[in-house]
Amino acid sequence: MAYLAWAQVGVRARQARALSDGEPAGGRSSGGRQFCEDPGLPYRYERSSDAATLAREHAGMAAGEESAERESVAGRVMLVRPQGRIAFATLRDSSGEIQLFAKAGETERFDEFARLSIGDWVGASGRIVKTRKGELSILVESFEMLAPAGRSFGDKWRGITDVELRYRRREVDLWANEEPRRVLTLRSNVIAATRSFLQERGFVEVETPMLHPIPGGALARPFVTHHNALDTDLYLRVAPELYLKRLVVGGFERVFEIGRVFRNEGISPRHNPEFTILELYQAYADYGDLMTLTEELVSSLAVGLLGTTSVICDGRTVELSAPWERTTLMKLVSGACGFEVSLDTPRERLEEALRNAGGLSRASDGAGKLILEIYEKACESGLTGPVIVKDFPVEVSPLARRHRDNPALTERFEVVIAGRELANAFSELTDPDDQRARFEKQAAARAAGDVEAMAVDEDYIRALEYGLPPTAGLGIGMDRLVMLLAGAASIRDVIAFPTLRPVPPAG
RNA sequence: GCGCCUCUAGCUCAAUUUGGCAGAGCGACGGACUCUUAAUCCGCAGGUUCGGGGUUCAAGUCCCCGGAGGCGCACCA
Repeated sequence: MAYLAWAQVGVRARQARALSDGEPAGGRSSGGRQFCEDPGLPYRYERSSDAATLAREHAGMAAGEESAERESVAGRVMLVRPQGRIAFATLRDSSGEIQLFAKAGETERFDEFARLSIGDWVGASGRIVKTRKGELSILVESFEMLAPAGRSFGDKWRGITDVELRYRRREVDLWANEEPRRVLTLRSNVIAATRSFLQERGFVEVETPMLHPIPGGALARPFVTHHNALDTDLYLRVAPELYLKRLVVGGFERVFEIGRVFRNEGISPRHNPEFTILELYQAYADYGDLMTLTEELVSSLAVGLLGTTSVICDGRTVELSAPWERTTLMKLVSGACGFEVSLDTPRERLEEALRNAGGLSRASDGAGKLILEIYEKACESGLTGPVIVKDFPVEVSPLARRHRDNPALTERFEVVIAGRELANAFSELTDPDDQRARFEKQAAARAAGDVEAMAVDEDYIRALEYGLPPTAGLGIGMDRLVMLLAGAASIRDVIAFPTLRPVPPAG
């Protein structure tokens, strides 16, 4: 009975498709509604195998050979090649592709099979054969329309290539293009492998609030939202850092969180307003321990997921195997300036060096900020790495512990690969009084108009007063890590649905 | 925010250095075809050339304003 209904559905699908992509409500809604109401479409389909399994099991079959084995598969029609009394269709499921081969004499409802369209979801069953040309196929005995495609999927060979359309209609991009499927699958594997890497080392995965009364943990402009029942503004988190360290205070000695953070800043090929960060905290460890951990994590991901530690990023070949080069911020900046730089370097010399690097100083900038700016302008993008850049000024590191050999610096490092910051880590500041002083300095900058500066977080200071053991913390931008491993040029390629400007309402 | 570039049929793209009837392929629709691989062949339909204004006998094309997007810079991860 179902197939009679389908014959009508199919026709409607094609009518809808002709109008489809132009958005106007007419074609879409009339087409779509009828699909939903049609009682002929099945609720489930029982498969016996999938494309990749069948290909593996029948690798040895000879061209023209016909097996008696009967299998059923389901997937999306990628191509149809009707040819009179026979017809071929390429079916894709999540494992791969397999050909459906229909014959008028052997396939029930052959005429309907021959009228399948690109994008239709079908289930089909029949014997496994190899065609005379050697293509593994299912000689279809019966098939079912699972869902007709009511909209065009673009050019059958090229799909859609318009960059904006690819991100706006990611379902079409994923359907039509191999690369986004590969990249998003790799992303899933990177996240999963990172979890198991950390769990094997005794880290406990936790979840901390995304709605913060005070945004903290990073220098960034937050999104503001409002809770009605509490009648209070809340901020989408810019980092989970402070809550994670409070868990360490509470006795979780090794914790991590992989989650979304939100920063109300510009959008670029390397920045999305929401992105996924890994943060981990390890008690009784210092930043040197995390240098090793970071090297191991990144190189083991590369080996496990790519089979190599050599990746190409931005046209640069990067060797990810440990150990990585280690240097200090002061050494890099001194090299760029051509003279020895320290926090005692006269301000005029630093300002001049920053100007030479193409940056502008602000009156509120101290020596530490100026040195960091010089580094970012003159050094960072030229570092192929991986390189561990150590020992940042206190002024630009409000949550990091002072360096054991120089209290004007902190025990903080960043990892730079292919000119981009991948990770940021430090020995955590444990002294509540120092933390309060640093917060107050931030708050002063905030009052002076720095929208990225932190506010004083009393809850966090109180937590430190209960006692934070010596602890080291690490943050890694997972999107950037996936970009590195996938060789992706844009962060949008590694995010399923990147932030786009909403389409203005029609009319 | 600034600079450069892009926008034509559902999709991918043409439309002469120097303005002259808006076209093709794919897809859709109708038909032929028993081993195809982006099948092939015949036929048919499909357009606010991103929007608005201007110059001109005539604008997809030239000029101005606006919109959206991409890239670079700036800010950041």
